[in-house]
Formats: sequence, structure tokens, C-alpha cells
Amino acid sequence: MGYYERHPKFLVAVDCIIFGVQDGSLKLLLIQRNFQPEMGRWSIMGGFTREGESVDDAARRVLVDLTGLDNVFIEQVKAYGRVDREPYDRVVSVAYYALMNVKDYDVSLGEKHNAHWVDIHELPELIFDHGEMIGDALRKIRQEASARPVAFNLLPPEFTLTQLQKVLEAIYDGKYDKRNFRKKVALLPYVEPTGRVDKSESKRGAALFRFNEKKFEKEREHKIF
Amino acid sequence: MGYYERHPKFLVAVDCIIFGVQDGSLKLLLIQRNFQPEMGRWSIMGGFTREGESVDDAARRVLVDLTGLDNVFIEQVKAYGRVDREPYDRVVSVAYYALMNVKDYDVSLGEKHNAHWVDIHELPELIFDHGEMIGDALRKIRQEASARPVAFNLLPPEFTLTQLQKVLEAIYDGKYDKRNFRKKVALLPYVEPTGRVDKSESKRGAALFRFNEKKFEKEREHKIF
DNA sequence: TCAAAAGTGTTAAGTTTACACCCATGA
DNA sequence: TCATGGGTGTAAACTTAACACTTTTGA
Repeated sequence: MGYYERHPKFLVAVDCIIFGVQDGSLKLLLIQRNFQPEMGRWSIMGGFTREGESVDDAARRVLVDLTGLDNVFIEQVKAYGRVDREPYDRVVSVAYYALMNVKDYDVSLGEKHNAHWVDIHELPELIFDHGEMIGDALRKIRQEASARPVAFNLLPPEFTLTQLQKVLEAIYDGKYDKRNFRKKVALLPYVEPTGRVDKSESKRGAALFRFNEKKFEKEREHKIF
Repeated sequence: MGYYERHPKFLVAVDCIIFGVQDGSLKLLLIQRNFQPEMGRWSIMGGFTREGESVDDAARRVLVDLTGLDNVFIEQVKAYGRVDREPYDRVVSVAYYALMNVKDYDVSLGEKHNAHWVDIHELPELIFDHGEMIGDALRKIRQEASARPVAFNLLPPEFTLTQLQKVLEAIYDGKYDKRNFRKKVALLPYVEPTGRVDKSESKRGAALFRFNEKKFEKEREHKIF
């Protein structure tokens, strides 16, 4: 006790960059602030870490507040520690990105916070260093999505191959060849057909698939070499 | 002013995971603590962020303290915010990795801090979550080193191709084919021969190369597509 | 003269890309 | 019956991986 007394303390914020896919493009859940400070301006959703609460838990709490969902996929982006990054007080902020299925989103909670899904190509001017955070989060997601199957978090539990392709195209802001894409997916044992058919997007109907996390973990174990 | 008054404040530490390559294997500069708390135990080098100092600057300061070098390559790993990660007080810590050429290291400063280069395969038990930090830093370096030329920071300004290969083998804990390796390097315009020869490691002598940062940046610009 | 590190090409295997048509169905 | 999205294979280009011998020179 008492070893650290002479050192200063700082506010520790969390900021959540919430991604979703809608109409084939990548969106962010941003708020047009209906509270001080910076009321009226656009920002990502944030909050302060509480006494007795881990920083990760603070991020999850902020997310539950805004979306009503407590099982959203989140991952830390990094910490932002510039001295003047907020003009009101010294705040060290830890950014997280979250991936969610837009369909799960609680519209009434969103309205309370004045939250809106904004296309990644049409971002408004944001407060503080929130623009930088979004750029870093995007880079990180792109990195991650090529190494592990995070994209599934943006989809409902059962999805068609066309939906999966559109999500990846939204993440990488590109277009892929349908046949090549399906050939690759066919090689992934952890993307498995459910046997069910989705008729909502075409007359013919498309096969539904699901992500099998257990099979994925098995894969990983054996891929150490 | 005053918007954030009701929120708690925390100590913000920085921890530096310092990598070097020696005898063809990857080493970390660890300290066997000669101060409290946790005197006598092994840890990575750290410190606390000061009033009016950015978190990045705090990391650089800690690094200068330990190595005497103010131009070491550093990059943030991530923030660690578990409630009980340190038993003495609530501390949020931001980890950084640093890459340096072991030859530049100031031995007398190191001795003052009781610092030692420890092989990555023979790590001692470390305090707090420092072991986790090292694992995360290693993963991050491996990721980065395959996307951008960070490995050069572990070498002297002029190096032989054998030295470069050994550094990459140390990072990825693997072995590469000499001919394939050299073919790949030959395609990188930003690894250029200096025309000089190193005779210290062989009788015949090996051509010396250097990393040309400007050429690398040019490459990048044109590689946006 | 010989030990020790430097240097050098070719071929096979695997991966990635480009490309166009038929299918099933509800409106 | 026809418009709409679903579904399927093959060949060329490119990339990666495997492999062994000759050169130089100081001790």
C-alpha cells in the first residue's frame, strides 16, 4: 500500500465504435449528442470507467446502455492518451469496436440517445479524436477479419452465402467473384449448411448456413503448425 | 469545465516490452526489480504517466531511462484495465513494444536497473499480467512484421542478408530457405546494397544492405490499389 | 588446404483469378 | 412467361516451396 502515492490520476473513458451492415454497406452507430459537453455534435458512444469496474466491462456497459444487447462482440482497438485530446479535462480513452447485427438493435433505446446508423463513406465531422479512432478500428477489423471469422458477428445466426459475401464486401469495400467466393467458403468446415432455406430475398430460395464456433476452434488447435 | 466531476480517476501506467535479437534468437529486456513494490521479482520496465505528458511520451521516457536511447521504435500494444491487475492500487496500464538493436544498448544504465536480455523461450515468472502483455506484444509484432518492415529496427543500419534472415527467423520462430529468402528480398526496392562488405562473420565477406525508408514510403503510396 | 559462410536457378505444387450460363420459383 | 437472385466448373496466371552445389578466403 502507498507505493504509488506521488503519481497523478486520470479519468479513463471508453468509446465504442459499433459496426453493422445494412443495404450491403458498412455502417456505424453514431450519436448526435443530446447532452453536454459538445451537445449537438456527432460522436461515438462513450462513458467513463467506474470504480471497481474493469475497462472492458465499462465498454460492455456502454454498449448495453445504447443497444440493449449484452452479448455483442467487442474487441479493444487501443488507448488514446494525448494530453489535449479533450478540452475539458485530461481523459485517457480506450476505444473498442463492436460488431452487431443491425436487426437486433433496439430502436427505442437508440432514439433515446439520438443514435443513427451512418454509412462509413458518409461520416460527419466528429468530436475530439473520434475520427482517428474510427480509422484505427476499421484497419483493425480488416486485419482481424482476414485472420479469424469475426464477420459472422455482423450477421444473423443463419445467413445465406450472398449475405456473407455482401458483409465481406462491405468490410473490405470491394467486390468478389461469386463462384470463387463460394469455392473458398466451401473449404471452411465451420461454415455449415443448416438444411433450411431463406425465401425472403429470392423466389427460388437460398440455402441457409451457420457459423459453427466449436468446429472453428478445432481447426485452430490443429493449425498451430 | 466541470462536466466530468463525478467520475473516478485512476493511475495510468506504461509498460515497455523491449525486443532485441542476439545469437539468432529473440530476447526481451527484463528487469529483476531492485525497488518496491515486488522487489526481487521479474517484470518488464514501466512507469506512470505524468501530468501534462501524453501516454506515448511516458513510454518514450521510460525507454530513455532504461536504455539511454531516444530514437527507439515503439508501438502501442493495448491497454490493460482489469480491476485487480495490481494489488496495491487500481492501475490502468498501456503496454508498448519497442524494437532495438542490442548493440546500441547502454550496459551501465541497464545495470543500474538490474536489466537483463532474456531469451523469449526462457522467460521467468513475471509480476501482475506482464506475461500476458508479452504474449500480446509478440502476436502484434508478428502481425506487423508481415505487413510493414519493422524488423529492420532490430538490426544495425547496415546488415547482411544472413543477419536479416536470422532476425525474421527469430521473430517467427521458424527457418526459411536461404535461396527463397534472398529471392524475395531482391524484389524489395527498399532493401538496397550499400556496396560495402562485412568481414566480421565470414572470411569471404558478405554484402551489406540498408533499409531505405523513403523508397518504402514511395512503394506504399502507389500500393493503395 | 580446408573449414565456414556467401552466393546462386530450376521445377513442381498449390493458390488465385477470370470468366458465362442454367436453375427454380412467385408474381 | 419472365424477371430475379441462386447456383455451378475449368483453364491460365501467378505464387510458393523444395532442393544442392560452387565460390571465396583467412587461418
